[in-house]
Amino acid sequence: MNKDQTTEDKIKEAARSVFLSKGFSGCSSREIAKAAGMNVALVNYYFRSKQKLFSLIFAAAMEDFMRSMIEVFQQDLQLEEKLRIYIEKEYEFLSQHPELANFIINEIKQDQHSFFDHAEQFNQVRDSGVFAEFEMAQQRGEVRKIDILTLILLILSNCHYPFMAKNFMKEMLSMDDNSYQNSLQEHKKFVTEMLINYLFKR
Amino acid sequence: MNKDQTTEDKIKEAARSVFLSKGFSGCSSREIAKAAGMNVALVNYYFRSKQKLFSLIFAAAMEDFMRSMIEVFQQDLQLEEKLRIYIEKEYEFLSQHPELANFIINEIKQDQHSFFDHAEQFNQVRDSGVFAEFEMAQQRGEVRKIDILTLILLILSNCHYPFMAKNFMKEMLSMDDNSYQNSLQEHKKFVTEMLINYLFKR
DNA sequence: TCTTGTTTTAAACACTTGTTTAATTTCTGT
DNA sequence: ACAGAAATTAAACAAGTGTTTAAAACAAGA
Repeated sequence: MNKDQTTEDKIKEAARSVFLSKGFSGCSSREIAKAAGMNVALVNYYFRSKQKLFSLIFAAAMEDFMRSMIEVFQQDLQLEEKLRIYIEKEYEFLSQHPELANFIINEIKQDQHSFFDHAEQFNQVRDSGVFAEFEMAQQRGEVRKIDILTLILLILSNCHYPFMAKNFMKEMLSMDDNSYQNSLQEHKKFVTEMLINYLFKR
Repeated sequence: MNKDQTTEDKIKEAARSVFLSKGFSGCSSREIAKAAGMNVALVNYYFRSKQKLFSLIFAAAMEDFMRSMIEVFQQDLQLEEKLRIYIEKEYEFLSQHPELANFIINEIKQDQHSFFDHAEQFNQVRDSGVFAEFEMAQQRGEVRKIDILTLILLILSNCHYPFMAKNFMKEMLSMDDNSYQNSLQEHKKFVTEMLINYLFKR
């Protein structure tokens, strides 16, 4: 797109695009080079190896993927408001990066020998204090008593899955891309309502 | 395992195991043959090609994956009861086949040139009449007014995602496999309660 | 036992893989 | 304009890919 971006950036951009849609094992160095309009040798000239390039892309993607969680949870807001804003942000972000959830969750699953370091973002979530905050609200009786895993699962399931299972759902319900995207806006409202109602009993 | 199973079945079994954990592009014919303790040539002797073998495995996996949905929805039960039983069955099944949700949803996503025929199971879901049943219950005011996609998403998100994102969640919350599996039993109860409460307003 | 058909094997095929090499082009400062 | 560095290229490398071949091992009936 941008004419004056460096070769290194062009390769990175192409690699991100190819890796995100096909995964590490689903594509070749030559495919990335071709997508970038470059010679294969340049991929290794700038990034040493396919694996190292992938690690770079994965780390950046992981940061993007966890950003809304971290940002919202660190803010000084009521829990309910945090949840509302998080859902809003997550839908907006994943609408623009629909392949990201699938990519992160799959590559972490495949990462048998733990090439990648996901600890940083996970630590930031834990360090945000949102879990302790949640447990305190539970003790004050403001929030339903469920464990942290269940809480996180209730939230992430409803935010991530609609994007991860897009093609599956589209085929099952014979929908096209447009109407699916539009319906997700409706879906977001119901998810928000359902989660708030359930977690913050009134 | 079974000593008197045929070579063909041994290869099928190994192929299923390897395909499910690594995906089509994540493994080689030789890896499958080795897992089956067979010569590479036998894979193509019995199944013609890696692609054809995969199609076979995928179709069977798809059938397994959709079975609880189809079976429960076809029964003559109240909607609420259908939902309860479906969640119960789905958790039980995915606990025993934790890689299946990921496998199906990913390979459908990657299936750019629609090698596979998923129409049959999807038709069975549609033909079960559960969607019409749901809309009638909506008109009688027994069920919250939401569109079919949102309904299906609310249910499948909460059933599938916990298994798809297992490694992701385990790392985020520093859990081991055992405590994760146990926690899912708790999670199932909350999901059931939340969905019933939300969909069948009382 | 010989024959016929089936099953299994090692080897080869052509092609792709990630990566490296060595030569060539382009850039940069003088 | 020139020299040295950086960027880019085509070509090659060994290893791995899906698939095929042709020979060997096996089974079972005559």
